Amino acid sequence: MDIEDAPAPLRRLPSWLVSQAALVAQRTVNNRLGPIGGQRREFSLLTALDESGPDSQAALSRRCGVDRSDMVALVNDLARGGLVERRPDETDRRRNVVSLTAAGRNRLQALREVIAAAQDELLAPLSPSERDRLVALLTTVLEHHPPAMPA
Amino acid sequence: MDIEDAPAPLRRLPSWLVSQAALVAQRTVNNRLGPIGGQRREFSLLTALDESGPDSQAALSRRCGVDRSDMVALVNDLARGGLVERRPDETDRRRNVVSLTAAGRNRLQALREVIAAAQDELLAPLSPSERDRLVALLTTVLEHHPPAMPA
DNA sequence: TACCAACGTTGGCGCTACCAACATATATGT
DNA sequence: ACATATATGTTGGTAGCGCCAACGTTGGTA
Repeated sequence: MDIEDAPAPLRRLPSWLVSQAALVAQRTVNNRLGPIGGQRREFSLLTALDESGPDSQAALSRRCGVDRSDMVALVNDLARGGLVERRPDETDRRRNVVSLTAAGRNRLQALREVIAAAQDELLAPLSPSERDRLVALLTTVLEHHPPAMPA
Repeated sequence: MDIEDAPAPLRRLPSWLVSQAALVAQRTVNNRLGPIGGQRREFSLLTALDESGPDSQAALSRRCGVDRSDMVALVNDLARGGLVERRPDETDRRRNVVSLTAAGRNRLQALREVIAAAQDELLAPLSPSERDRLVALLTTVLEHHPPAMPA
């Protein structure tokens, strides 16, 4: 489906456009992540850990916008690959502390480059100022809307 | 997750922003569709039929950006609800012709109103010209990227 | 006629977003 | 202090959506 084939009323619906654009974005990123066996959520988690250091799974869930239950599987995957370490928190024995390993840091760097390239591909038809504008508009929309997961 | 809780590197990634915005958009639409038992694909199909009249499932698949196999189930659902009619095409016996019923037309009108309200909610923080700008930017991005389903 | 292309259909896979429930551990209020 | 509420990790399940492979039927083409 090219966009010009889609029904005209849909082509003007912001919610439809943004959903279609998200599909394109995800395909673009995944096409580049596939060859190195990466996933989008992996990048989110590694990024969060790199930015703020070790943290509990629940805190990471909130910051990454991922459900607690999904974070379990995500940490399992990355821990199996040695990119991340999970150990019980001695001061609060409900928690696990998840931390980045050296391998995880290397992995993150590789993902960063791949994902940066995907951004360029995605925004190819836009000028630099248009790209800024798009980012600003989307940010405004997101800032206005409540968090996804109050649970 | 509020956007300001998300890792900073993510907050600047266009692919991440557009995916998050799509989530918000889908939640907004679904929250309003839920009470009347509607789905997003239903709206796409009814819209396509209303715009261009009866058509084959394959053609509708292409225009709605839905896989042929998924269109089968979609038409099943809507036909069961009497919103759509499926009959064999006498002139090309490979095809089914799907057409809108009177009930389908009424349903479409109801969906239109609900979805229009969702757009307003989604874009609440944007001025009219900003909304236009966002639509234009997303359209440009979509026009530049190849169709999703060559199959 | 032989071949290829399109169609509808079935069945399946994988990702993502969710929710419910539970046991355990901590925090809070009285 | 004790009862109650809340947070955490975990399991398991649901649902929508996008996508692919294969098959039998039908139509168009070489």
